[in-house]
Amino acid sequence: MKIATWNVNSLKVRLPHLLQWLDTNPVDVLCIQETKLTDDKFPLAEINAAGYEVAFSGQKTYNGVAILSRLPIGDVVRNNPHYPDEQQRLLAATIGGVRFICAYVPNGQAVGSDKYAYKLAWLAALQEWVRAEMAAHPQFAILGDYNIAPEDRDVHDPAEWAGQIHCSEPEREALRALFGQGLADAFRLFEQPEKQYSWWDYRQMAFRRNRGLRIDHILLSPALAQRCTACTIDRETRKWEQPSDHAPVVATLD
DNA sequence: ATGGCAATAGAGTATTGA
Repeated sequence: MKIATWNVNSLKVRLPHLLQWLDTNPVDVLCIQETKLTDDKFPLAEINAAGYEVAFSGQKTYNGVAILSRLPIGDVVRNNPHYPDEQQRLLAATIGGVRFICAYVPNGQAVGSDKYAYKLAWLAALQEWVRAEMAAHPQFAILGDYNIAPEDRDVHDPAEWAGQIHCSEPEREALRALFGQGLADAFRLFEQPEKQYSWWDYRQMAFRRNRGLRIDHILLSPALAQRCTACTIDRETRKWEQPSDHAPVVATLD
């Protein structure tokens, strides 16, 4: 089973890229974020035609998440039952005996801002939901855009980013709290090349200079981590015309 | 220190992202 996560930054704009990527990367499950589409505008027919079932939860302009699957999708839950939220950032589903959560963690904008407080409160509530879901489903994975670089080695210039949004200690602590529940960062289960990132700013030729952050993650429960044989970031999509600023992250499970 | 690029909403420019 291959599973993946990708922040597409507007599914309306990126649908051709999504279909092209799935054509050459026919993963079994793909979690996408920032669809930015209300549900009535979701391109259901096109995705079904590509061989995927899909669950989605969207809104106008911002946020929006979806789970695409080649296998039947069951027990879909929108949002965190422990945290009422108008923003559509979370979607859970059971596929092939695995419980999945697709997550779009708030950006946080700037340390100390209202949006930063929302990010930390949202993450604290997520931890409670994850605890419950993991207890009920030993085969558990949470994939998405976390908007947090776990360590300095996940940052192109740690000095420039020190204490900044995506790298601040409270954010990293929130991520470590998830690791503390037994979740493993699939990417770090394996030997990896240095300077591997999943997001690059559109400005200042950041991609060509590899000035990026690794903020998109696949976290696996112990039972799933045991099944994981590879995890990679696919930089190719970022070279395409009019790309998303994020790259897909892919994990292989036995 | 600020904006730089992109997407959206909506008709010039503001907001948000990361």
